Amino acid sequence: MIIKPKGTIDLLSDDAKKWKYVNRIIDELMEKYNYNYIRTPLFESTDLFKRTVGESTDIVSKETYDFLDRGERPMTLRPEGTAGVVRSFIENKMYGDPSLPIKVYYNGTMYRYERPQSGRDREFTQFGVEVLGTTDEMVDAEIISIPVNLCKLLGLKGLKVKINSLGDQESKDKYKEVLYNYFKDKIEGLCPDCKARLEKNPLRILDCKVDKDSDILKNAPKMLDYLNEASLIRFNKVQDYLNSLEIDFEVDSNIVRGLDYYDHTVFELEANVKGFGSNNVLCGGGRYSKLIEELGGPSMSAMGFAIGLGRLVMALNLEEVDMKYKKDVDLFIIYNTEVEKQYAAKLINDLRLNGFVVEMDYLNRNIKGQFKQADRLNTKYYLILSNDDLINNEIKLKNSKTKKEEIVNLDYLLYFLEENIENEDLENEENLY
RNA sequence: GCGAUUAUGGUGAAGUGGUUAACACGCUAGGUUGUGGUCCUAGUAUGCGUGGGUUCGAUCCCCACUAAUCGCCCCA
Repeated sequence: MIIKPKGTIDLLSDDAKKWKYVNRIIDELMEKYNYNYIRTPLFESTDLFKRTVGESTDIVSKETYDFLDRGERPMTLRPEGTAGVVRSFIENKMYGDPSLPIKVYYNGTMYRYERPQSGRDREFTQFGVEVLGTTDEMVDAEIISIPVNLCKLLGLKGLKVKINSLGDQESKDKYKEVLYNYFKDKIEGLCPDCKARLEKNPLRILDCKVDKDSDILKNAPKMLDYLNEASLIRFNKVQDYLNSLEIDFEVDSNIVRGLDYYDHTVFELEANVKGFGSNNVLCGGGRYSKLIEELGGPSMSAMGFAIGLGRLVMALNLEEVDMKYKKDVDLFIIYNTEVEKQYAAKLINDLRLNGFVVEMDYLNRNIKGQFKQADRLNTKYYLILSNDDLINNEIKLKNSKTKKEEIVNLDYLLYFLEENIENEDLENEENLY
């Protein structure tokens, strides 16, 4: 038997319906925000990701799916969405669009060659947005509001929004130096991983899980104290806008994103959900002011975020949020003879074109089996064909809940169904998806 | 890359060094029910992840492999 590759999933049955529902909410929300859907390639030149990731190089070589195409060109399955969007922004000269900023959203699969664990697969889906071509603080706030509002619409509670500012290049460099010097002589008190991080990426010591309660970390110099004036003013403005948007947030100076290209605002959304694995960060994002230029575009700033749909749906499931999807079928046509089956074929087509969800048996089950199957599918009405009725231009309907049977004249069938089924749907609209 | 745990039928699972591998659900057939849902009867793993080893004998002990789950690292 051939089995699926490690770290991949088959999205099936009810889970698939839940994802469809979440995706629909995403699309609707992005319409309101007036962000455009963008789809970039699933694979890009390896160079693109090498450059965006920057200094922390070993990430790329170790954790991406790399391959040579038949022309021996190095290619990489995208590990994230930002790089492709920025590449597209430059390649399509969107920076010249008079209606800047460019506001786009993507929703697609990403690939990282990692050891799978709870909330982490090798193939996973991210919904994300990017706003390119403005430094306006309102955009920072607006972008943070998107995942917050998405969760609100979905009914997910227990979220924590954490924000921080890394400041501009000047502030960032200065802070890194201060931090390095601070940790240098205290490194013996930290965990082995942190020792390695000191040289590689001292910022990440700040969100170490092992040492998070140690005094060394608690007394470490804070990024916010090293922001220069312009950066600080900017950060305060972002917070003002967040308050206007009525978003609860917490400034956490330990929020550091892993990559070099971020500056100014960075943020994360944490799920405080019981039963969640150790990977409880639902979404993260931030501003990046140098990346567009580094990839050969003009000097423009942008900001974005991405949210993992797998983790989002996991959180929704744990919180027992009702992801509204259609759980039943309207009608199941029950037949006995071949003549009746022929008629069923005609009828099923008519009914479907008139907007009903209709099923019939395809396994030559006997009547009993057909009823069973209809029940499995949560049928609202059984439509029981019999030659005698058909000759009289009539059809027998049985309500699966009330057990009430009615003989309906065929000419009035649609009218009857609209009365009885569509009204029911209107009463509980959550049944729609 | 490192570590822990697990691996029995369509599903959830119990179990033992030795003739027929519990139980439940599901499924199939038949009976009852005015045509299903209730109820009754029967059937439903020659097999316990794969390959070796120990043993008179292994699903149960040992080793390797594979896979799953969770954690570390990393987290774009």
